[in-house]
Amino acid sequence: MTTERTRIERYDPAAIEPRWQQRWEELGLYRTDLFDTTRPPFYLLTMYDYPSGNLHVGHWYVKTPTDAVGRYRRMRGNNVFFPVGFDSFGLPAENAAIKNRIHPADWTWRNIETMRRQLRSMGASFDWNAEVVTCDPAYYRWNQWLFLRFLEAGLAYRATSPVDWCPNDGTLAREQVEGVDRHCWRCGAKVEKRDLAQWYLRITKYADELLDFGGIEWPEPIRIMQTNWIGRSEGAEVVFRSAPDTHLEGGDEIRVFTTRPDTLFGATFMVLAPEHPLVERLTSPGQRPVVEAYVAQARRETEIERLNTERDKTGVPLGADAVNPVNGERIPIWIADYVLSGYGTGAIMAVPGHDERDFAFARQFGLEIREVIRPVATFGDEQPLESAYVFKTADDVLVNSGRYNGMAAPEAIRAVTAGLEARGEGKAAVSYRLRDWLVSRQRYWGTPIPVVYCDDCGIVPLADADLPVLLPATVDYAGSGENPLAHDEAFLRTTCPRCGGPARRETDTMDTFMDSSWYWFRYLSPGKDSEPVDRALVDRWTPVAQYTGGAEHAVMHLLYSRFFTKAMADCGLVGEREPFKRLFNQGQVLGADGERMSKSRGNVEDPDALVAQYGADTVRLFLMFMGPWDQGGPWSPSGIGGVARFLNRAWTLALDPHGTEPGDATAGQLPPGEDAAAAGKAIRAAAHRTLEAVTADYEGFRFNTMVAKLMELVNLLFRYRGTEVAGDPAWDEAMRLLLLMLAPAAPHVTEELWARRLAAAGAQWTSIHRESWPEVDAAAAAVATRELPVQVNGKVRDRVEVAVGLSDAEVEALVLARPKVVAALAGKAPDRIIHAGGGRLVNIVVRG
RNA sequence: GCCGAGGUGGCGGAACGGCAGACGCGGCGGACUUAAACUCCGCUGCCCGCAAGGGCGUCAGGGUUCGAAUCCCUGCCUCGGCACCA
Repeated sequence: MTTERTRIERYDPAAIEPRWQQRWEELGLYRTDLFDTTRPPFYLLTMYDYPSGNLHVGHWYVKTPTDAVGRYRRMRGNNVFFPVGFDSFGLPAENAAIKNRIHPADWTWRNIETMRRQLRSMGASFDWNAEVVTCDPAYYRWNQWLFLRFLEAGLAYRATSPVDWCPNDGTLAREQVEGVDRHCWRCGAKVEKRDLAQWYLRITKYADELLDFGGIEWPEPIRIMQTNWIGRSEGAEVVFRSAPDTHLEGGDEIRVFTTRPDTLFGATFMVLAPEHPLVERLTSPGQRPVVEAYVAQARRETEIERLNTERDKTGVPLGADAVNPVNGERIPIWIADYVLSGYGTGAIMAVPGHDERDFAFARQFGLEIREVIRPVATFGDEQPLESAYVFKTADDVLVNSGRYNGMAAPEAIRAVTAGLEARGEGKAAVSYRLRDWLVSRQRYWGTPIPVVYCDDCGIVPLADADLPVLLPATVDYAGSGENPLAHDEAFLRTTCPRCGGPARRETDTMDTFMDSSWYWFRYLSPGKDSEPVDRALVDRWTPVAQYTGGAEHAVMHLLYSRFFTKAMADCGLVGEREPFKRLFNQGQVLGADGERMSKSRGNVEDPDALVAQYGADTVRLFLMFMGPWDQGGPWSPSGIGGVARFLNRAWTLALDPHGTEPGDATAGQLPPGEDAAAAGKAIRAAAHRTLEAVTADYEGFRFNTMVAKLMELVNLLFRYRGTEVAGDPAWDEAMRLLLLMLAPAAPHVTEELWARRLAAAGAQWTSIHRESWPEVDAAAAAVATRELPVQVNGKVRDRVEVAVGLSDAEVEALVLARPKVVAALAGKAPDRIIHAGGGRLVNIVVRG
């Protein structure tokens, strides 16, 4: 016994997919001709990966919809460039090296090999010719070259300051320290502070420019995060002076930054950070022991303890006073760890009446709290302040502030600043939260920083001709996590490029975020060995038209990349000042437990088994179908069968339009009351309406509804399978559109079915991925009648099938005659009739 | 504490201020099969009702509107970011 369905060839992705992947590769289908000017360029970039050695579901979640976008853009006529590469320097390679006594390079390259294979199984249209691997000297020598340019331009410098120190990763940039508990972004270890001489990049020079997102289309939340991270505050710098005292001559300038110069009369004490350079000088002999003890304690404490806002405020007085420039008052100077050395000037004027932190401190130590700003509404009802009053609207006016009394706060901010400026005691100033980017890392597996230390000449940058500074091939970890370069004499010993005398190499390597800050430029000319970037190609192809990746890099990679582009532009290397024209942040796929996927949690999901069972096309489609792409969510493969069924049904429609299912009682019959002509119309209308909607969904990255609409079309065609219209021109047109619409998302099965169509028609084979995106036939998409919902007082009471294009009066006549409407009106006359949304709905309003 | 994104059936999720729950999973019923799996067809928000039908429904409470999941206000909850930044 055979049934209809067992006769057709089964959809077997395992047989189809590798075959087409190989064919595409042989044909070089996705090799982009960067010099082709006949089509508009479209640079499609997705964040490159760290070669951890295994591709998990998260990688698929980012890459396969991005690939669909690329394929869609190709069909729309763009010359699409979609490269891949590996962000291959970094700590995990070293950890593996220490643990397994294997060279980080071997470990890394082996992983890259595995991941290349896994990436190919996606069937994505990557241009492998452009591959970049950052741990390759052919790449990292240009990190060094760029570093030298930045050094020349004053954008790189070395400085000693307290830095964030992770026991595993060594120093960290500020962006790389996360959470209340101050842990390392990568390994999660608690971070401490150390005083070290380190290399920095001057990102703060671009603070204002980085706040300007003009000309780029980035998601609002990312722009807000970057804006907050940069943290621009406008205010004034005010000069206080130390007051003469028995131990002090007085007159030392103590500069403070404040956003509230209008509260200057309320400054009743000053606070310096414990690290402030004037602490030593200002401290009175009597206070010296307690001050020194406090400074030592602050130094010892971790940042976690210092930054804990729940904790009671601590601090000690220096035993010296300062003079308030506006009123000549002497106010005591304290040190306290709530004042940070790294922000503003590292010193504040404390206005306890109008700053919550100063208020808490004043309460703690019994210092004077003076009210200098008061809402107009409370005049005549003066109460002592219960908490700091921080507002500064036009209804908040100055009191106890000499000649500024009665002035509104916003105006007073300007007036007080102008007054200070006139007397040389201050000026308008801007302060930023953003710090310069600390790029030194005490690690082996990174780009060596190309400078040497000469006893005679000091810090000497290498000449371009001396690049690259190669990592030594042998690496001895000596069983510890310490930087092996620091005790590798063969590496260390060198000669000074300036005087020829003995010198020692810098042993710090660069933060791996340096690598990822310009890699997309290198994709355009990965083999070029005379320059880091090919200016002509960069000018034609950048900024990147569309970038995709996770939002977790909002203030790291995505900010550094913007900085690098601007810095490179200022060095004359590139023309554009923004790297990525459009950015889309897809959501994160979490483990089944709802937590972030990680090896340590053991909740990492590999798609391999699913790919083996269902094929890459089904996995791709399922990931797109799960939900909105920017949402992500916990991983659950429970719905994948539905997507697999959908592709199977499409397969069946394509190969066996005339077949029927024995289990279907109505199989082979047109819907009741429909003839062949009507059925053909309905099929064409559905196909073209689907095309219209699917096109909009691809444009808007709404892949979940895109898939849903294709499912609807397949469901509809399935109802006509085996009927007299199956296989006729309308049906065939719908099938053609279906395959074209599905091609970007499910490239293998559509290629297979397309090839069979062409073969059946006796036509020569061409790839479906070289086809153009079809045009909507508006006439075909139009429908003659529609179901009109009828509301009475906003509640749906009836639905009427009406011809499209009736006048309002005709619709009203029709609708008011309906028994259900009559019943709902209960004899009352309509008060108003609203025809909403161009005839989409009627609402009859009755009163009483 | 501040900033951002959310809260819709048993589940993932649809819905230009206009038919809430598209599409899929799961569930129920049926067909096909010796049987099962596969496949196909139908039903499936909750409550009342034999039915026709009716009522209630988008975190909670208010408001705007002929009409609110959608806009506004208040509150609660979840997730992400920042966190003594003067």
